Amino acid sequence: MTPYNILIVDDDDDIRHLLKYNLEKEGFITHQASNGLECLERVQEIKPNLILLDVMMPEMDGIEVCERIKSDPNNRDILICFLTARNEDYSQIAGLEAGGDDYVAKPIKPKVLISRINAILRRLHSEQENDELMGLQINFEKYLVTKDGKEIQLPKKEFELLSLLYSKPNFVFRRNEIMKKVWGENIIVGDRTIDVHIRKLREKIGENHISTVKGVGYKFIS
Amino acid sequence: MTPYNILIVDDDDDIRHLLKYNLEKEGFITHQASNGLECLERVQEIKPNLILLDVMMPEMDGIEVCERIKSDPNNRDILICFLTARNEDYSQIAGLEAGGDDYVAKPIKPKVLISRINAILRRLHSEQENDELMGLQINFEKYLVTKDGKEIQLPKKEFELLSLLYSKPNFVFRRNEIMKKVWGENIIVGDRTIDVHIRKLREKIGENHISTVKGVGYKFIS
DNA sequence: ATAATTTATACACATCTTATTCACATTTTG
DNA sequence: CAAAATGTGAATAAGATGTGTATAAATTAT
Repeated sequence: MTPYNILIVDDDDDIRHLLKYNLEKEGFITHQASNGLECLERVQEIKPNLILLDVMMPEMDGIEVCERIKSDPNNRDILICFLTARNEDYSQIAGLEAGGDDYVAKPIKPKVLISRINAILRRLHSEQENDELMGLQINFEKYLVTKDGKEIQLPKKEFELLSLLYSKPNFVFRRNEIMKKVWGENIIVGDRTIDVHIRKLREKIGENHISTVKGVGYKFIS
Repeated sequence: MTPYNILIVDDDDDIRHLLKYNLEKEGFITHQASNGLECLERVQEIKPNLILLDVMMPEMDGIEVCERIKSDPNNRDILICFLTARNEDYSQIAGLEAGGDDYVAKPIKPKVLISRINAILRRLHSEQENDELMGLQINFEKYLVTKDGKEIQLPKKEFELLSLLYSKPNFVFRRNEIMKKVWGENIIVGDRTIDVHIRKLREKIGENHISTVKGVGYKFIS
């Protein structure tokens, strides 16, 4: 089990040190960058597993950095966790729409951060993770969904869509975010497309797993 | 912060001693059992926070012990971490399916174990880091407001309006400030619009959370 | 390679929710 | 009390999602 590489990006030295200290104590390998550009460079160099990315930075803000990173398909499986100041109104949301995987509010409580990080990283291995929610199990290797023991074969898009929602139960994924994560940055499809896939999913796995949040998006109910 | 109780279950004396030594050095209180049955007894006695459970044991193996423990709802929040011999491939999976919370491969490296244990124990607390005001909690991820445990789904505008007020309790937001932040710079809507949304909010979350400051705006009361 | 089949997207329209408006009642302020 | 501001109920507009069906694109079988 190789240790994880985490890239810490923040313009504040103190915060970087705090994070470095706590993460290394947990056995992570850390790297640093103090601004967006530097971050982009380091990403090429070291291919971290996870980036802790401050939203508010001079020059280039975290959102933009995230978009740039995620737009390169090679970086597909680099996880990004935003660090956002509380009350930075909707930056959380903007961040997730930009393709971030999670966010943690400042002031950062090390314990919260660590457990959050572990949760995110755990998703990486989700093959192992075979828990079931509401009688539904997802097998990522076999591209298969099991409902109450019965196997349901889903087409690619539907499977990816379901996997996404399922990955964070009860978390509302916005339509934008779904779009980006399932279809990719640049692909443009009509705006009924997501619904149609949701409909098919509902037909196959049952009505009561995915709920709509009007004006926002969808979530998997657990 | 009361120290954690850890129950060590392994048929090998040397391993038990190794673990005991290392864990107590870290400030944990340890207890021992050398087989499955003994383990079950000790669990009733001492209600440990965490059990380190060897998978391979004579008589009753760890998986079964785990299942028995977890099947009692009283033991719901006892964490179980399996100790598995390397290459005992499937035991990991079987273990986690049996309700285990983590596993550590033998040979055990104390440092790894400790950091693993800390991570597991942390899960006990940290997930729930949501402050509440006046029985009201706002969950941005789930796009949901929780009042005294009951979940209330709010439409987009209402949710955003409430979030704004909630973000600075007792701070009076002026009408035009609210306008800008919730509706945006250029959108023009009639001046009864805000009131109407406030009204709906009050209907849903109760009268006594948002108060009017005539001639100025609204605030969330905490 | 071509046909058959499955999957993905599109589109028009139905349905349901949410947002806004408006006319008027009520409250507050000076 | 008059003027200004806010609350209210009902009507309407705007918006978003669901649905049936058609079409395109991709897979798979022949």
